[in-house]
Amino acid sequence: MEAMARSCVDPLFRLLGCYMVLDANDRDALSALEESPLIDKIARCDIAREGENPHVIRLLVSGWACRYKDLPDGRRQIVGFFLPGDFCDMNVAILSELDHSIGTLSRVRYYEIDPERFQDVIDCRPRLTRALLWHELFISAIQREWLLSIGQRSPAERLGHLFVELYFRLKAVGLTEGHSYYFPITQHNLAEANGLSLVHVNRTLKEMRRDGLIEITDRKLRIIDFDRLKQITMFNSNYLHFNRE
Amino acid sequence: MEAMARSCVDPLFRLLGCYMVLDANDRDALSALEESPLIDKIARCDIAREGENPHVIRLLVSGWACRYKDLPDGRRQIVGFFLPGDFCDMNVAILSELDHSIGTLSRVRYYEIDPERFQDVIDCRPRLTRALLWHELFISAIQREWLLSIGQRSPAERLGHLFVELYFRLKAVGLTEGHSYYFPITQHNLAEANGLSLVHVNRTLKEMRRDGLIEITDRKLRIIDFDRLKQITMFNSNYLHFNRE
DNA sequence: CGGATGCTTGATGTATCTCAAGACGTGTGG
DNA sequence: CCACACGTCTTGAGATACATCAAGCATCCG
Repeated sequence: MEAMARSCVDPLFRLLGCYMVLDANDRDALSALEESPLIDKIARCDIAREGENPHVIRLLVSGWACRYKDLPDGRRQIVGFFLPGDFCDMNVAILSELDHSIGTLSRVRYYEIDPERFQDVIDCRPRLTRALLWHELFISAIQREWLLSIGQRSPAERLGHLFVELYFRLKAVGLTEGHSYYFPITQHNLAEANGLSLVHVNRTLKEMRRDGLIEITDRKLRIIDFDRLKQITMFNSNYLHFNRE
Repeated sequence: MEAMARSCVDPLFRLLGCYMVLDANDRDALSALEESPLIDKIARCDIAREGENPHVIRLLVSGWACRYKDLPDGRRQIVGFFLPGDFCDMNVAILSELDHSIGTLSRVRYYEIDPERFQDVIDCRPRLTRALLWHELFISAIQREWLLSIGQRSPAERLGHLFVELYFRLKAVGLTEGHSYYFPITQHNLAEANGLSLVHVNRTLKEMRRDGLIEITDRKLRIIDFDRLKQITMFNSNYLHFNRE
């Protein structure tokens, strides 16, 4: 376990562990992924563009990335965040073309896994296969919650809800300290993810700061009044489908 | 093929056929689903509520339904439409609890399929398994496009984009006539799906009618200028992942 | 005929966007 | 080491898109 704690697939192992208890064999199988090339990228660059057909499966190890979609006239919407432990494109074998782009938000490191190696790892491991399918459904459920947020929640509720969601996801992979976490993204990114203007995000954050809900300083987000924030944003954690918290 | 055309799994067969060519064996396997109980429901009622753990897999045969999520204070967001040929909850075996509700929009008919029977059908049919996994990814991709729409597109673009999307999906299952299709939902539903107020939907539709883009009469939607509507709404069909159109 | 249901329209207020500019911190080249 | 550019955050002023409230019709159906 100690050795595992320092391993690069640790976030993935922890994340899948929120769904089901994995045994040592599964853990060893996942470790085989670490033989894949480890890529290092700076913030604010594309990993893949819409329309491409990626030939590798990417597993994020550190840093934040995102899925985004853009329109011909430049408008852009972030449709999901990738945090350590997340797969960016597990289904390269099924879909022939990406319907979205993938970009880095901070400096990131990720594995580029050969789909065949990936298949070898999950072959004959129904529990692992099941856990990875869960990961897909997990991402899909988050998308639905975002639709609810953008469609119905007020700007403050939207931002607050996102902060709580990120807290739970980062906690799952062991990247929180109390109710604080590393928060490498800009207000511009928050605007793109929430369908708001940069200016309005700024004002809304100011308001939330004034209300003693959160604090963002030095690339670090601290949720000051966690219970109140959960209540205000009407956060119901069932959509994360963490069987064990 | 003629017999199939009248069969209740025909929409499903056609839909999966947009992803890959299925053979007679696959078709026969799907037909086995027709031994499941066929349920009939009136418009505007719940099929399942958030928090429940459904014990059946539902396959919509006729009519329209939707996934929706609601907030404690009554706000509600439709996060997806179910059209004939769609599965409502293929993953009952993975997730223990629904994170959304399912409701009818028109009168519908659907099969309630026993998960074990379902497993029997796909066991040893890797092509079918693959096509069904594609269906899940298809639904997920639509959710992403909706995020882009609600987050970035203007109300008219949003509605127009939805109309084009529904056209392609209905055409895939053989339910269009020219650029027209049965359209059983209310302006209120359109508002709930697009994060708009009912009044604003009404005005926007009026505008689109005036511009000669669409026409809705008698539960029937007709797209008058299909190419212009596609262009205005910046419709890029790649997210539907229909390999063959 | 009376009650539902859905569509349409007007008046009004406000939330949010856009444009514009300044403050601040950080890294870079002279 | 300073000057400067750049990215990010912050704030103001003004325009407008959109929501809310309120009411009037048309259609359908028991």
